[in-house]
Amino acid sequence: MKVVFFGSSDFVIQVLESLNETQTVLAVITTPDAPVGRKKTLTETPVAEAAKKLKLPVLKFESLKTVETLTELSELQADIFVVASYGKIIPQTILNLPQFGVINIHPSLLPIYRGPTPIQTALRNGDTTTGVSIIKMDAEVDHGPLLGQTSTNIEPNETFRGLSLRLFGLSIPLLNQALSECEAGTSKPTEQDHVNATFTKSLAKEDGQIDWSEPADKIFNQFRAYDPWPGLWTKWDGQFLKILDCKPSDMASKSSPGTVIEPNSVVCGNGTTLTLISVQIEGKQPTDIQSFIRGHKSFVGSQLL
RNA sequence: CGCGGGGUAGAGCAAUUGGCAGCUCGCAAGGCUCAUAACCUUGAGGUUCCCGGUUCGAAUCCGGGCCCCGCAA
Repeated sequence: MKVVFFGSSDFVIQVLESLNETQTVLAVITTPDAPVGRKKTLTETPVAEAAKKLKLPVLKFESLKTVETLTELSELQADIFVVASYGKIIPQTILNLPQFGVINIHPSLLPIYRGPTPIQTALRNGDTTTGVSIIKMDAEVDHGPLLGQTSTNIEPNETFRGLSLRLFGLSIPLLNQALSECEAGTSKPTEQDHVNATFTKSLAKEDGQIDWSEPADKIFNQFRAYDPWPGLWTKWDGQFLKILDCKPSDMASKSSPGTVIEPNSVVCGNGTTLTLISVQIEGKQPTDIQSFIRGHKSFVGSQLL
């Protein structure tokens, strides 16, 4: 089939690569270059780079609602659009374009966790199971009928990045099946159980701040969920301190939450403790916790906010 | 010119008013020990990012440059 792929995040590149082998990919749609870093250098999305390597045409639309965009997409004459972690809401006029419609890969067991952060939310909540769903898109966000779904266990130490890669990997066979069923006309979309739908919110920087009164395993879930961004951070000595790696410890402590105790742990809620592994203070390079303590002798015994 | 922190031994960091460049760890050698990542002794390792200026004297003050990072986006 003639496919147009919509995507932006690096963990959906594998989906694009697979499509390129099994279908005819006419074009790749990704979000526009965004300024990145202190120098505000315009940077392409990872998907744009990958598409170039595959020698596929790349289109970047500021808005999907303009007549020009609609015309360009229409002229591609695609049979179907495939959307995975694209980053913009797709209006109904575009959903109407391809004869087989638009299908979306959503990394959750829909109708659970609709919205922008299903993977982070599952990890943050400490879920032990999740999955990936393929739906035929309709006007409402993550609302369309299911074309396929598979579930998987979440490993206790799995982080956002690892789980993202894994879920989109699992989606590839589902996607191939959905595409061939669409083509053969044997597709049997099943309506979602809308009554039980739940929604996720987009994240903010503040979501990464640690509340030390939470138990250590909850904070560890927060770490796993928000791994690259917004990350896990706290305040020490008036400065931001990023927690780059940590793990719950089986030590108990009666000190107040946020206290740094020997040799390298922090007291959390209910007397639980979290062992720090590597950190980064504002303005400095990432360092392992032993080095950090060597250089900041007042760290142990101090209070994190 | 968006805001801000920083560059000192292999690593992480100190150095008061401008006055012998230090601490913890690591490394090397030796010792102690049944033994050890423990302990004791000794040692090596520096163009204090680069260039220029002020000064009797600069890691420190001034000017210029390069590089790293946090925020923001």
